[in-house]
Order: sequence, then structure tokens, then C-alpha cells
Amino acid sequence: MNNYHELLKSSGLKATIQRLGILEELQKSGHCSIDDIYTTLKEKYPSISLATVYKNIQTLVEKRVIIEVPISGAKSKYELKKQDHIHLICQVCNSVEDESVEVVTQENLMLLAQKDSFILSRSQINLYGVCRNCQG
Amino acid sequence: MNNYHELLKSSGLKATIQRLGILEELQKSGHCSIDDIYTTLKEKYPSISLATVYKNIQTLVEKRVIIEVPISGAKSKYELKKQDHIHLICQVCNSVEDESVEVVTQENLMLLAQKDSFILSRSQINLYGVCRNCQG
DNA sequence: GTCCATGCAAACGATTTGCATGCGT
DNA sequence: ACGCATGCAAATCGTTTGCATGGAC
Repeated sequence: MNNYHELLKSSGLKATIQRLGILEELQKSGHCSIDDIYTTLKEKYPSISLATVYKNIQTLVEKRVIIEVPISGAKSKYELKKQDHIHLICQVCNSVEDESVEVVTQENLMLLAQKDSFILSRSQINLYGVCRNCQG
Repeated sequence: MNNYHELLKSSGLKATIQRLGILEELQKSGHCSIDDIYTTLKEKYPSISLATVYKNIQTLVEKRVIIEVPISGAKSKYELKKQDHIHLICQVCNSVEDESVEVVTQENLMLLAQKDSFILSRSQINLYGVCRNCQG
């Protein structure tokens, strides 16, 4: 069982219903856009405001509790922080699936796509960090 | 020498000054945001409109002449279509550098970062394509 | 000469902000 | 009880659209 209450507290944040709802929805659905989250939470907590979702997503990303998954040609999605993995992003329905590959080679990616019946069009590998000029 | 005139024609597009300017700027700078491009071209062609840059970027992405590089926490950048490579994205200045790695392993990525004096924080591997449900 | 592309201004939609109130601690 | 978080409405910003004019072919 997940203790998101504790996770929020240890990140220096109050454990509000809205925040717990966001984290539970991300756990349930895996990858969600802001609107996905708002629509789902609106059913459980009709008084929730879209601005609250925006503010919380921003806060949770800053605190590194969740991760932004920017998507070419669509709005960003968000996921709970977890160990490294690969995203299969559908350019038609914008769904995102997680997969793991030990060693990333052109061939392994093709096999991975094949396994999931995913028609692979292109891959993008991004490393985030701090460049030489911005250090110190 | 690059013949962007020909590239545009073969993509079914008219070779206008504005489009040639966008491609040349991408070649010169590597990775640019919409605003980067607009600011630079505005100096050479003061009459250029921001709407024209938006329209052309959209058209060039659709025709697969350029590629969108969506960036976590910042606006997308764009690059000329070229062979597969890795992006080193600085979370401070948002610069993007290209690198190539034969085989992607945790260790190789760390060596790559080390070589460039890049402090690596996290990596994101995205495969774009069409999922099983959206085929046929 | 034709048709697509440009530039402008207006429209639109997504995201942020300010502030009074509510709730977690 | 204190102070952060929420919800609302207004403001802001990025992006798109419509249309008259210009330019590539």
C-alpha cells in the first residue's frame, strides 16, 4: 500500500485531499495530462478548481514527487517518480506506456516495439542536467 | 553547401525568404525555440511576422523537414531532421547539445556526461509511433 | 496569372495571479 | 491558532485564425 500522505509530508507539503487525489490518479492511470486529472478529480471532489490542479502539479514537479513527460505535438503528461524506463508514445491517441530495456540499441528498441505491436516511427533520448557553462 | 531551396521544393513547399531563413537559423544554431527564431529573423527581415514563424514551424514539422524537441519545464525547441542522436538538455539555461552514443547503457550515459562536463540529473527515452489500438 | 504564403490584428485557449476563505497541522 | 492551500475570477501569455495583400513559380 502507498502512503502518499507520508510522501507529501516528507516533501514539506501539506497532505490535502486534492494532492492525495492527484497522486492516486497518477498511480491508477500511469500518465495523465492536467485536464485528465482535473476531469477525474472533479467527479470525486466537485468543488476542485482547475487552478488548484495547475498549482499542485507545479509544486509536485518542483519537489520532484512527480515528473513531467513532455510530448512532441501534444500537451505534457505527468507520472509518479519511479525508476528509469522507456515511454512508448502513440502519435494517434497520445497514450503513454512504460517499458524497460536493459541495453538500448537500435535492435532492442525494434524488438521492444515488436513485442508490443507498436509501429515505431522515431526515438528521442534526452539527458537532463546542468551544462558546463552553468556550473559553479 | 546546403540546398534548402531544393529541400523545400521537394517537400511540396514554396521556397520563401522566411522559410529559408528558418532553416538557415536552425542549421547555424542547432536548436531554437520559436522566439529564438523570430528574434533572429526579425533583424534580417524586419517585416517578418511572428504568426508566419508559427505557421511555418507547424508546416515544416508536418512535412518532417524539422523535428520538435519538447523539453521538460520549458518551451519546445526545433532542429533540422538528422540522424539519431542524444540531447544533453541544461535545466539552467535550456541549451541543447547533440551527442551520439553507440550503445545506450547507464554507464555509457555517465561517461558521455563526464566527457562533456555535464552534471547528469535524469534521462528520458521516448519512442514515438502508433500503438496497437490505433492501428488499422 | 495562379495560388500559396505573408503580415496584421483580432480571437482563442491555456496557464497564472491576487485575494478572501478554508483546512491541515 | 497559524500559515499554507484552495477556489474563484480576472489577468496574462502563447498560439491560432481570418482576411487582404504580396511573392514564388
